[in-house]
Amino acid sequence: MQSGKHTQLIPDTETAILRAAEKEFIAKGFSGARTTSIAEAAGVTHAMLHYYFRTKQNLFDTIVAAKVDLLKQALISPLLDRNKSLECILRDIISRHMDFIAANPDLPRFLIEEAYNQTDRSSSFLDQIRKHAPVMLRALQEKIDEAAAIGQCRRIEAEMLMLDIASLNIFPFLAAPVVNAALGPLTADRSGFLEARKRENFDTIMRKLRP
Amino acid sequence: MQSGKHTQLIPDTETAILRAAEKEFIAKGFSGARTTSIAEAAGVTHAMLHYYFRTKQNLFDTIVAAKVDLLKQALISPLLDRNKSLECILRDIISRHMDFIAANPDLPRFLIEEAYNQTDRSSSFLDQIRKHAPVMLRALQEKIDEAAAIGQCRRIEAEMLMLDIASLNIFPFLAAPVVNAALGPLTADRSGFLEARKRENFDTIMRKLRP
DNA sequence: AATTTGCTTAACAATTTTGTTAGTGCAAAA
DNA sequence: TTTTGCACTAACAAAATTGTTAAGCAAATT
Repeated sequence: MQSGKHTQLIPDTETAILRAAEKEFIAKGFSGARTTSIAEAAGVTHAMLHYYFRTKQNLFDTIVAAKVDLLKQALISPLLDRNKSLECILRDIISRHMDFIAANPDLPRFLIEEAYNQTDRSSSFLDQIRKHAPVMLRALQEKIDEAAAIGQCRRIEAEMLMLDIASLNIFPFLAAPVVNAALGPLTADRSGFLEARKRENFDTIMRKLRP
Repeated sequence: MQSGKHTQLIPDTETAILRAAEKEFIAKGFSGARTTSIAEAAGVTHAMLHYYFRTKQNLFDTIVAAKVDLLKQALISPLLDRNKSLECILRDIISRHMDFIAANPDLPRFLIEEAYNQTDRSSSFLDQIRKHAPVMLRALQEKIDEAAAIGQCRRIEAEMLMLDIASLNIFPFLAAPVVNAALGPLTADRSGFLEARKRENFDTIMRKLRP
């Protein structure tokens, strides 16, 4: 069904539109993006965009859904390893999390912006957060309590720890232009800075947990 | 000059437009904002908006400049107290900083968004950051080195510490809808949560500094 | 072979949005 | 009193932007 056409120049028109739309929406946001620019970038008539996705909103929602899925896959796994120590789990979370964000540096800003514009209609992104966050938080709290019981760490709220980790990991990407302007040359070596931040953040979190 | 008109219904038309524009731009961003909506909200003809500010861009720049000024005033002072201890300075910075953000919760997102859209033309916001950040960082580094010399703390990079503080303080506001969705009831008591986070962040930073 | 189905295009239409202009009225200056 | 300058209005204009429609065309189906 997806290829019942004559002979397509582009592998898949729909995919070309999606790719171009992703770039445009992430760079300019929903209201800043132009369907004509997207079509042009995709190398198709702008009528095609409406043929495949009816409306701009529909196209946008498709992109959001894909990104939310991506995020979901990246976040659900690491906490489930029951037999690892809290320290290992935290090191894993921080490292994986930062690798994921580094591979998708615009994702946090895109999704947060999306979350902000959803006062009225429900957001697939926030719905997912509401669904998965409590589960992860309970699992993390359990791990903390276990470690605290044998004196390996303080008994602190999983919510606060999670917020610390998220803040430390995500903020530099969210505020990238500002951080670059403020710290200058320090951030020039991207992958070096990334690894330094991983170590730094893990250390910060472990110190916070110390009894 | 500013009041050489017949008898004005609104105290100051220009101010009314600025106020309405501020709300609209912060809520919807530059491309999402509509000059007609701004004029309507300000209770004036939309021609007035162009009369006072010529273009939408001009109006936007005026708002940005005002906000950058606001931020500047809030950030330059506390580090300059020479005779206070590092601990006092950090407690002050964190507390003041969070109070300021709590009073202007949309400001970080607004300015970061603005910084992102300035690849081409120069940004008054980023210019200010580039100007003031090095000074503050040097002052902070000096304080850290002093304290480290008498064994009160580790010798760590001021840049990293600053980034930690900014991340921990700002992120919860930047990602407010997401944080609310994830942590739920915890964030319901706004001022309680704010104070809890102040303590938490100060503690996190002090632990990071411990030898 | 005839028909149907899906992809594509070009032209058009409607609306929104930004910006302009000519003119009006009032108040202060001349 | 006349003139000048400023705030303001209403109508208009231009452009951009989203969305539609009718028709063509190739391939698959009957």
